[in-house]
Amino acid sequence: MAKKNYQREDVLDNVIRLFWQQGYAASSIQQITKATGLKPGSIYHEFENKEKLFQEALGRYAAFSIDSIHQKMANATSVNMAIKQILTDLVEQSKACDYCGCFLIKTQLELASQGNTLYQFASAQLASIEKIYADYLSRVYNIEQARAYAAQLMTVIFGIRTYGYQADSANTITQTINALLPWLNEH
Amino acid sequence: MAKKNYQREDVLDNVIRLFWQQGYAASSIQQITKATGLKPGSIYHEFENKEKLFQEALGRYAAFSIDSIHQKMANATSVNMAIKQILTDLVEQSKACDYCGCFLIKTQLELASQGNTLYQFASAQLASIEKIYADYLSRVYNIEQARAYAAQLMTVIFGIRTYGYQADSANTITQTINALLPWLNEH
DNA sequence: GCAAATTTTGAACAGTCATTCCAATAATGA
DNA sequence: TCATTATTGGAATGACTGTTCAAAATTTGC
Repeated sequence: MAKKNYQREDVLDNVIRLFWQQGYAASSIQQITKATGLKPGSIYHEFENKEKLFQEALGRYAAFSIDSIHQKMANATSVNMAIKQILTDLVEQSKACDYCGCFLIKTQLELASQGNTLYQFASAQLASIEKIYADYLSRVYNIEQARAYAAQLMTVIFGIRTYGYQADSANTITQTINALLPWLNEH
Repeated sequence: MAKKNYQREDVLDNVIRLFWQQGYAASSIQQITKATGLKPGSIYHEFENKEKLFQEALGRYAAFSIDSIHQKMANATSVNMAIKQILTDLVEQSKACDYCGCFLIKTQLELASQGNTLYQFASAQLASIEKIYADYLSRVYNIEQARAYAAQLMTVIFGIRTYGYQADSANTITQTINALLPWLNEH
């Protein structure tokens, strides 16, 4: 039998970038073949169809995001400091000229109307991220307060993820975060 | 000469709904002909092409949004009360089963990567809305504070516009708004 | 009531879409 | 070595894309 001449993960990483930038509908299989070097036959052999490929790419992105949260929590001196770091990193990202927001949020917005499986998947991933924040925050605050702060945090993240598309928004955003989430400076 | 058998505004209203729900790429001319009752020829006769049609629809949507802000400001007892009303209306909207967020935000996210004219248009409209809030707030606060509050407000609006996609989020959002923007209760 | 002007119609265009198919290729197990 | 099995290559599929065009239809000004 012929040997695979690609790594599933490498393909997915290229596909993530494409779908992330352009969205689901605007990314064609032809573009995917160019970005990955795979022919249509190989793509459909390895990943059943476009939708399954997208879902797997999105799942990989979500896993990266969640890993990144845990990593920053582990490296910071406190939960609140870790969150502050996460937010400043987000602001930093938004300065890039090829900034394209959050893949999960974009998917949610693009595919919500069709009652799509992919929308539900993206939505569930975002909910699980909120839960992760709530769990960490519950080390510092009581469970009710932790959940409330996690909801605030997600709202602000959603906010800055789209405010980031505005030109020269980085400076404003930093001040905005401090004003909206004063409790981040508590511990 | 044949008489027009449609009203430009009616066509646009139908088109707004379609583009708003599905986005630019996922809405085909064929769907537009169905939604409006116009044949392709008429559409291209009245609106040069798909992009121009989209832009006009988006412009009309933006004008509605801006009108709505001025209207609520006029009807409220104070600027801060008007903003509170605007936010609770937003939360109310998010409860609808056919909720599809904000057309401007969705456009911005969908079309940002291509350096698209439509993205720039959406982004500019959102910036002008922020300016409108800043102007109203400057009646109550000094200019610097007004601008800062407007940025906070926009961030929170962006946030709840996408948090609204999460299931059963309405109750949480109301509490979140109160926590994030305590100054709304000042006047 | 005729000619000019404008709009509608809907078929036709070339291109692209996601997907399929199968011959060609290459590695395995016997 | 040879059949079996897994994978690739790339042309072909039919459906759909945005757009164009010329003929038909209908109102206006004269």
